[in-house]
Parts: sequence; structure tokens; C-alpha cells
Amino acid sequence: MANYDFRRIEKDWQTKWASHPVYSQWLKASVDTSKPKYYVLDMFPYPSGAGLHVGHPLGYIASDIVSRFKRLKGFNVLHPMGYDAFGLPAEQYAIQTGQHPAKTTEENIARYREQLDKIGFSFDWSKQVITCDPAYYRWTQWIFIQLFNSYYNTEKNSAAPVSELIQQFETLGCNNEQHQFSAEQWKAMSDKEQSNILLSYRLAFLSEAMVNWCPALGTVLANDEVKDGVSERGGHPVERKLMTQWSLRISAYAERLLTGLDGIDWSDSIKEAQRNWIGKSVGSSLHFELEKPIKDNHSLEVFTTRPDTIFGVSFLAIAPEHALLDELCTGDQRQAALDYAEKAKNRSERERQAEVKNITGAFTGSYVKHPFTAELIPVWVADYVLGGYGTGAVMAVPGHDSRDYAFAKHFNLPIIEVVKGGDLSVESYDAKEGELVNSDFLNGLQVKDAIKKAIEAIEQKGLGKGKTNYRLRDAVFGRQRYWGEPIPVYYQDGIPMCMDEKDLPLQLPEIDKYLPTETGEPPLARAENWTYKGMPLETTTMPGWAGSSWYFLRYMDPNNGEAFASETALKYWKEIDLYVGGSEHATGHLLYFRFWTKFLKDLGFIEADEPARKLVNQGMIQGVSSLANNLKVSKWVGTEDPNNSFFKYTFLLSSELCDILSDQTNEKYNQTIQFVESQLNEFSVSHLDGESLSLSEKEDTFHFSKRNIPIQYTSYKSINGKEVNILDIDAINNENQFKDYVFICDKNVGFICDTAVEKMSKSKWNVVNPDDVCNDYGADTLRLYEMFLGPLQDAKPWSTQGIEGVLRFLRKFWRLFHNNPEENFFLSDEAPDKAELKILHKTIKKATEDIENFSFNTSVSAFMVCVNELQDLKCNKRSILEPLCIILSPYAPHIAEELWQQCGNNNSISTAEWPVFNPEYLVENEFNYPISFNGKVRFNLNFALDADTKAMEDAILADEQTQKYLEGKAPKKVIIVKGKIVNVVV
RNA sequence: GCCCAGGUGGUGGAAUCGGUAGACACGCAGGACUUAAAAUCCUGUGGCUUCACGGCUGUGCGGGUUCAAGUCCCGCCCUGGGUACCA
Repeated sequence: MANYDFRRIEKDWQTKWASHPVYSQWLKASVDTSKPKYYVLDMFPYPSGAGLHVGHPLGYIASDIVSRFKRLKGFNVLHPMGYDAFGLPAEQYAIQTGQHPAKTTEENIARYREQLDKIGFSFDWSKQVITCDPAYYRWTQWIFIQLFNSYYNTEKNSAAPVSELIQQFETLGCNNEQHQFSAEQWKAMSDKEQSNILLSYRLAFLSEAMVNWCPALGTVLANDEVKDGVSERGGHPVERKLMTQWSLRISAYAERLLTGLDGIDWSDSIKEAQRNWIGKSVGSSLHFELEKPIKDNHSLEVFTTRPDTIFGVSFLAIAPEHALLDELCTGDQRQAALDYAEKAKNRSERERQAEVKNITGAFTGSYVKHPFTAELIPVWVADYVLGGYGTGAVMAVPGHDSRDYAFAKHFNLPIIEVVKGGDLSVESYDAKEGELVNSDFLNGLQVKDAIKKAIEAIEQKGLGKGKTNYRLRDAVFGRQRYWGEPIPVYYQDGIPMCMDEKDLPLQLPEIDKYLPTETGEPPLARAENWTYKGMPLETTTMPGWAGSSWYFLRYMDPNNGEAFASETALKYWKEIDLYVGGSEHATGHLLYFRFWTKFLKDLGFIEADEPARKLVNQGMIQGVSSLANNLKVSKWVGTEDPNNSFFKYTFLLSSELCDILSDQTNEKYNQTIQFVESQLNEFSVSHLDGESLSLSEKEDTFHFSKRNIPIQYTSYKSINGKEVNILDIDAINNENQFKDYVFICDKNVGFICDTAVEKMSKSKWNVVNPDDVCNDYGADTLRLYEMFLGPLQDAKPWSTQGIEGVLRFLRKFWRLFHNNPEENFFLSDEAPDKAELKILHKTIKKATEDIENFSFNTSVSAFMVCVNELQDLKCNKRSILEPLCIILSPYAPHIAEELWQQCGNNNSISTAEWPVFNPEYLVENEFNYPISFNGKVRFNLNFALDADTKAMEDAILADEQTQKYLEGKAPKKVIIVKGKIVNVVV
């Protein structure tokens, strides 16, 4: 037996796990209700063409460790993996190449699988789920139909069948804020009219709404898919557009999504992000009587969270999209106000965001009456008021709202103080605390009480009532794309109807091109016979997040053809016990996923109200990019034709040269210029076919902006003890893509690149492939190293510095079992001594606690300490090393299996039992007390742990070292903390 | 602006309830083995100071509480993430 040959060991065991029943059976989760269950889930990946990089496995390794640990602890563990396979990149690739996205996806999945297998994960592949598989999306479509057939019953606070609602309309009619009609009126309506009314209650509904339209992608996007006015994928501009769209009524669940957060063990930052996204605000609606009524409207309604500041109102502001805008604009102001509103409305989201600081608005010419003082208040139109939130109108209180303040300052409107505490000549006082002034019946009250009293008064006068608003908008659900689940809806005389459940799945049709039709319809409109029972089918498809909103349920029973999962499976597995994934899904997937879970619970299909009991966000592993400085040389060639010759070249200057050139005060500056010029001269001769460069106007030569471009072919070198990132110029020169680049190196060192830590991405040449790491160091080392890097939740740059240490540790561990000159396996059956047992049990304790606290980095160091100590004791006792194999096996399963087998076991180590920690072995009867004086530790003294405090104090004071630190003074106090420390106060 | 997380050696990071700051690892320096390399092992390694024993100082900054503060409190600064006219 030679030394630790990880390549052989890992290959052997991966083969055995895959094919040998003794080794593969244990990972299959069964619905065996006699055992406690534990469901560990990773957020499944989108199988991109780039493959996995070292950042992907971080979370998978952590969840794999927990899964293996729980199995050893006797749990029935469900630990599946699958693919979120619908999405834009495969479709974009299809548009470019004509290759069917299904094929691209299949190839990518095969590659992902190969990479995952190399790392030795214990996924139960018999439970695999792929969202683009019709057998899966059949149920995604089925859930859509359930959403379509449901409405939100606000009294029961639960989703309920639309049939209930219809029955109610037929017998009682309807009388709510939205609709007022009698049963007779309902019956008299046409099918179309009824359908339209029902659509405004269904949880999946078609409506005309302002949506985020992305022309470059040719599709609409949900709010969470838009970041800073551009699409999250691709960074294309997004505009607002009025369109008829399928949406999901997630807003109905706003309150439950908010309160549900209190009961789940998720990180504060994710919970906080969701709370902000839901954006609950409690306040009051309030009607302001119009000076001149408009048709049936006698008042203008606003929403405010600060009804207490009602006496500070100095104007009303309405959104440019406000329904009464046209009528409100009167008199001399009419045209100017309408023009302004028109201009504001047409500005794109991006422009509007960019101009947040520009204060714009116009007076409409209309007035309303103050509800308590009857004073006339002007109505303005302003783009800082959003049409889609509240009532699209606000009561402006410049004294106590910073936006109103800025607006009032700009247009010279009155600023009234109604809450004491600020200095209104400088800024508004927005805080919700202080005493009310200038406020009639509210005077003297604190803000909190004033809000209550104001709402009471408002309700009493019938001016409005207490109300809660949410920022959360309904989620746009239709996408004008090919590669997604078809929406199982057809149109009968223009009325949307759902397909029969028994006819599902509605499979994606084959089409000739993955582009919109000439008339601008979505790609599905290209399909021949895209009809159902002779009627046209919906042509939009579902968004990327549809399939991922319920996949955790399918894993429980993935091959069920009768239901999305069997009742037994759902009852047993219930919900995810541990969910691991990135925090970037905070306001997207993680919200929709909770929404669908609550919906399915309402309909009685599942018991869980929340999908994941605990959520852990692994931090991103970033890449280190090498950046070459890009020097733009201008006004440099003395030729008259600027298109001539060398402007097509890009000059790249080594970092150090660039730094010197950008600092003209540097004494090296002139020298460097000369150096660079000479380099360019050489280049001009060799690359420009003899055409020489004119360097006549030296003073104008170096006008450059320092920019960085990511670059490949680099390596770290140590120069004068400093690590620098150097470009391999020979390799670069052989690359065709760099034929138009000129690299100018430092004289002695070569081409030094700048470095930056950023997200791993193909375009930045900073991707590290786990396959390479597995090949160079082994999968066990990769697993341990990724855990050792730092806390799971933290973002950290990938660096292979330090990976050697982990490999060294595994070698040391191996050597404990092969500690003889021939390096043969040999363990002693001698009984362990106290010191050895202490080391073992200390490690069992630490490893157990650390897994439960997700503190994987510290348990790796505990293993290292343990092996170092056993090595010092030259321990090779079976009774110590065998249990150690078990506790290391979740982290490094290959080496653990190998050694376990060598120990003479013929089952998989995964079927072993986690060793039991015995505290007796850690019991100490002595402690080496640090003796401190005024908090500073000076020396140590040994005492029995059960020593008498008084005796200890006497012994300490009698010690000659103590005398030295007392400097002849009497101690004021001696504090003895048992088993911790002694502090003498002088 | 608001919300959340964080700030510890040359580096990644440890430090349970306030109780010896820097575990473990990398890197670096020196040494052993070797023809050599790889591998392995040993010693040292926060800073300042001292021949040495030792002393002083030290967890972003400024205060405070305490016998004792990286940890608790108050006020700032900085970094990362989320969100942004949400009334």
C-alpha cells in the first residue's frame, strides 16, 4: 500500500457508489415513516453552457455534509438534485444557431452531472427533477389552472374556488369597493362581462396593466427581474408599457407572506429584504372635497401614513397618470399642466430614476378644501407621485416629509410646522416622534396618539378610514418567449378558458424559428395548429420562476403520474428542513416559492404553510480577475488621415507603467515615456509593415484614460517577495483574438496586471473549474478546502493558496493508518489511553456541534488539531481511528470509505453510526489558572477544580510572583472564576 | 437617504454566557533528511523595545459600563449587500 493516492481512491469509490447496490442503496430516501425524516435541499442550478465553477459546489458541499451527518445519525434523508432548465440563455443560443433549446439543455445537464459526480455528492438521483420535462411541467400547468380557478377569500383569509364566488354572485350579487351589482344584474350580463369581472378576482388573471417591457429581449419582465431600469439578464433597457398580460395575484398574500417570516429560521437580511419588498404601510385614506365637483366626483382621495400631520398640508400632489388629471387641469394653468403630465408620463423608468433629484411639477389650477379648516389647498401634478401606489395622490406636508419639503422649497410653497423637534429652515422633520403643534384638536399630543386621534376624527366625519397599503405588486406571469412552460389557456370568443386537467401536459410545439412572428406575436404563434378543441391557445409562456416555485414538492415523489406527489409522501416529508442557496433570490424565487406553498396549503393539497423551515445562504465565491491596463493614445500619429494605420490597435500597458504615466509628478515619468515610445517604435516597424510612427509632438503624445480589460493567460509570480500577476506574452501573441493588441511590458519584470475580486464569469477569464481542482488535489481536498475557507455565509475570493494545507492534512490522516516504513495498513487493537480518548471525544463533540451550527470551517480545523495531536502521540489504535473515519466521512467521503474498508468493514461507511460523545473523557480535575492583576495576565498557577476558594486565594497571595506584582500594596479584592481565571485587584 | 450584514496579524480566518486575543491553515524565515528534487519533519513568526529575563502596546475611531470588553452601551468612520420618490 503506497501513500495517499487520491486519484485512484476517488475514482474507485465514485464507481462503487454509482453501481454497487451495497454502496448506492443507502442514499435512496424512502417513505419509511418509522424513521425521523430530514429534507435537505439545494437551490437547483440553471444548466448553463459554461458548466460549474468552484463557486457552485460551495452550498452543495455544505448540504452534502449535513445530509451524510443526518444519515449517520439515523435519519431518513431526502437529498435530491435537479435542474431549473427553462430560461433565456438556451433560447438566445437557439435563436443564434437554430439548435433546439431542449438539445442544448440536455447537453448542459449531462456536463453538469459529470462535474457533480466528480465531487462525490450523495444526491439521490432517482429523485431527479427537470423543469422542462413535460412530465414535470404538466403539474406546473396544473397548479396554474388551480390558481385560475381560485380567488382570495379575505374573510377566511384563504384561497377558495371561484365557483363559490360565482354562486355568491348568482344568489346575492356583489357589493364591495370594486363591484356593485345585484344577482339579477349578474345573470343579465354577457359571458364576456362575467368573465371580465371574475378575472379581477382569480389568482391567475389576465389584465391590462403597466408592465416592464424589454425590447431587446422581446418580452415583459417581473419587477424582480429588473434592476436599475435594465434587465437583470443581459442588462438591456426596460420601458413601461401598457399590455394585456397574465399575472398572479401575489398581493393577496402580502400580509401572510409578511407574518410568515416570523416563524421561519432564515437570515435577518433575507427576511428584511422580503419585508421591504412587501412594503407594508399602515395609514389612512382621506378625501379632500373638491372646490368644484368633477362629474360625480366631489372629492380627491389620498393615502397617508401620517394623518397626524393633516394641519401641515400645504398642497395636494397627483401623479401624471391620475384618472382625474384632465378635469383637474383648468384655467390658465390647464395647458401647461397637461403638457407637463404628458412629458412626465412618457419618460422611461430609467430616465425617471436618473432624474430623481430634478424636482418637476405643475399647478393644475384646481383647489380642494381642507377637511378640518375648509381652507383652499392647491392641487399640483408632480412626477414624484406614483400612479400605481395608493390612490395616485398625496397630501403634501412639507414640514414633515423630505420629498414634499424639496418640492415646496423648489416651488416656494408654504412649509408649516406641526410636530416639534426639527429645524424646518434646514430640512423637514420626518421622525415619528414629538409633540403636535399648530394642529387644533391634536395640539399637545405625541405623534403616536395623534395618529390614532386623527384617524378617529377622519372616520367620524366620514372622510376616510384606516387602511393598509402594500408595495408588493402582482407578478407578471406571461413571457413572449419560446423556452418556457406553455400556459394551458385557450380562448373561446375571446374569453380565456383553462384546458381540461386530463389533457395536460400542453407540450411545447415545434416551431421553425425561435423568434416573434412578423406581426410581433410571441414565437408560439408560429406553431401549426396551436389550438385546443379548435380554439386558439395562449401564445405566451410561463416565466423562469414558475417551475422553481413548487419543485421541492415534486422531489418527494417525482415519478407520480396521478398527482404532483402522493399524499403519503407529502404527509411524511412535509417541508424542507434545510434549504441552501444564494441570497440573490431574496425577492424573486424565495417569495414566489412561499406564495405557491401557501396557496397549495389553502386548497388542502399540502400541510406546510412555509416551504423551508431553515434557510442558509452560502456566500459567493468570487474570482480574481487579471486586468490589463488599456491605454488610449490620442493625437499621436502625425498623419492627416485619422483612420489610417494604427488607430485600429489597442495599446495595453503594464500596470506599473500605467501608474507612473498617470502620475506626471513622478520622477520616473519622463524616463517611462521614453521607454514606452521606444517600445512603440519597435512595434510600428514589426507590425505595421514598415510604416513608421511619428513621434513629433511629444507633449501631446500621452493623452490616455486608464481602463482595465479582463485578460486570460496569467500567473502569479513572486518578485522581491511580492506576489504579482504576470501575463504570459508568448501565449497571448499566439491568440488570434489579440492580433490587434499591443502589449507594452515593464523593462525587467514583464507585463504586470492589476487584479480585482469579482463575480466568476466567463467574460472575465476568472473562472476556476472544479474538475481541475479535483484532478490536481482531489475531491476530498476540494470539499474540505471550500469548507475551510471561512464561514459558509461569507463571500470570499477563490484562491488556491492554502489548499496545500488541506491536502497535507489528509496525507497526515492517511499516515496514521499506514505508519510504518513500508507504508502498509496497520492498526493496533490495544486499548486506548486517557489522552487518546480525550482527543477523540473532544473532536466528536466539536464536529457534532459545528455541523449543527453550520460552522464547517471550525470543524475542519478541529480535525486538523486532532490529527496533529494523534500524530504526536503516534497513535494507531483502531478504537480511536475507526470512529474518526466516521466523523470525517461527511467532509471527505472517499478517503473515509477507503480507510473504512481497509479497517475490514464491508459495508459503506455511510451506514455506520455517528459515534456518541462521552463527556467523562473530557473531565479534568485540575486547571492551570491564568493569574491576572488588574486584568493583565501575568502568570499561571495550577489548582484542583474543586479547590476551596479561600485556600486558592491564600495560595495565590502567598506566591512569590504575586508579591512582585503587588508592589508591596495590599490587594483590594481577589476574584476567582472557577475554571476560568483569577483576577487580583490592586 | 433608508434597511441589513460586517471591520481582528503579511493572508484566509478562530475566540460558547464578558474571563489567557490571534486556534487552525497559508505565507515567510531558519534548520534536519536528500547527489538533487518532491515529500516529510523540527523551530520561529502581531507591533515596538530588550543581549536576555522581561516590559509596553494591540481587535476601524472616540467615549462609557465592569474586577475584567474583540464581545455590552453611546456617538462616529469605513466596506459589502438590499432598496429607492411607496406618501
